[in-house]
Amino acid sequence: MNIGDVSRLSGLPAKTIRYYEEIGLVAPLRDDNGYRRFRESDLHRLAFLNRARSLGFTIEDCRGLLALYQDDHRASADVKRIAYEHLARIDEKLVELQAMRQTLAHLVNCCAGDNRPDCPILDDLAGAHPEQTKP
Amino acid sequence: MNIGDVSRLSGLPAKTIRYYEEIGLVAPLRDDNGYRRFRESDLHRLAFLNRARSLGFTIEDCRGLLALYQDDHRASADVKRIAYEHLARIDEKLVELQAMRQTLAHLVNCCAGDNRPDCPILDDLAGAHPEQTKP
DNA sequence: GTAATGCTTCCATCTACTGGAAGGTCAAGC
DNA sequence: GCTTGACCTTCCAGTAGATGGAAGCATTAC
Repeated sequence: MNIGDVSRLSGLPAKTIRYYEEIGLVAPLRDDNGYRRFRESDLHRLAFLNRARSLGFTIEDCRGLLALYQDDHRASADVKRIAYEHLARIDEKLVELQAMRQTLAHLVNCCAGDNRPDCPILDDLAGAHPEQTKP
Repeated sequence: MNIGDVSRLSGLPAKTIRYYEEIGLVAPLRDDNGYRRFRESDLHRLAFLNRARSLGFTIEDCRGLLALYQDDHRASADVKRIAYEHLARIDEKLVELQAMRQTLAHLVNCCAGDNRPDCPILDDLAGAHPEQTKP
């Protein structure tokens, strides 16, 4: 398979696949004309990467997960640890975003949004934000 | 005030303040020795930036917000629009993260996490994910 | 034969900083 | 006057994870 084929089949852009090769996540063969030749196993790795990335795993996580995926003697505890740590990072991010959302929604709600200059959003950003912790 | 002073007062690292000058968000004066000299107004801008960034506004959003902040003839509608669009982006991100969290939490929960190789997390990543949409 | 894809490499760009090296400046203490 | 340490300067490189584009072969369709 050429890069266009695995791109269609894995759902990853060709650019991204070349990038993944560059950073050692996949290692296709080469034809005489210089074209990359992908085996079924390469396609599986790329599909795996696409799914793992879509779940938000970092590239380094993916590297570890792929290594475990290939390792018949892995312990599922190692996989679980990577996933659990990622889950914890997601939870942190969620808390942060929800706090932002809370404050922003309140400010947007307070702003008249008309053609006058008075604006509680700017007031908050400028340092006067007494409502910030109130519901 | 020197950069160390505004760093302490605004809560922004000196490195970040230099970077903000480089991209035109703040324009301190210079002393004869080459040191940056910050006025009160510069400090206000930096504190404004710190707050806006902590609410997740992009640098370009901040640029717009600062311009409106300085503009006595602004319409609060313009501020509100920037904030509202940012809120919408946050909501998108939240939905995405919550979906990831949901799937990940389920997978982590299903994984034995012992020394055996069987692992529903890897099974999912490898393409077999029948449980993905189920609760 | 030629036009349209498809493939290659290489370099630049994005966001928002952050780290570090090499070196100038200033205030305190002796 | 000299040293020490804290502060300041610029410049360059690197982070994550791609993505865009240019210049130039290869292959296929007609």
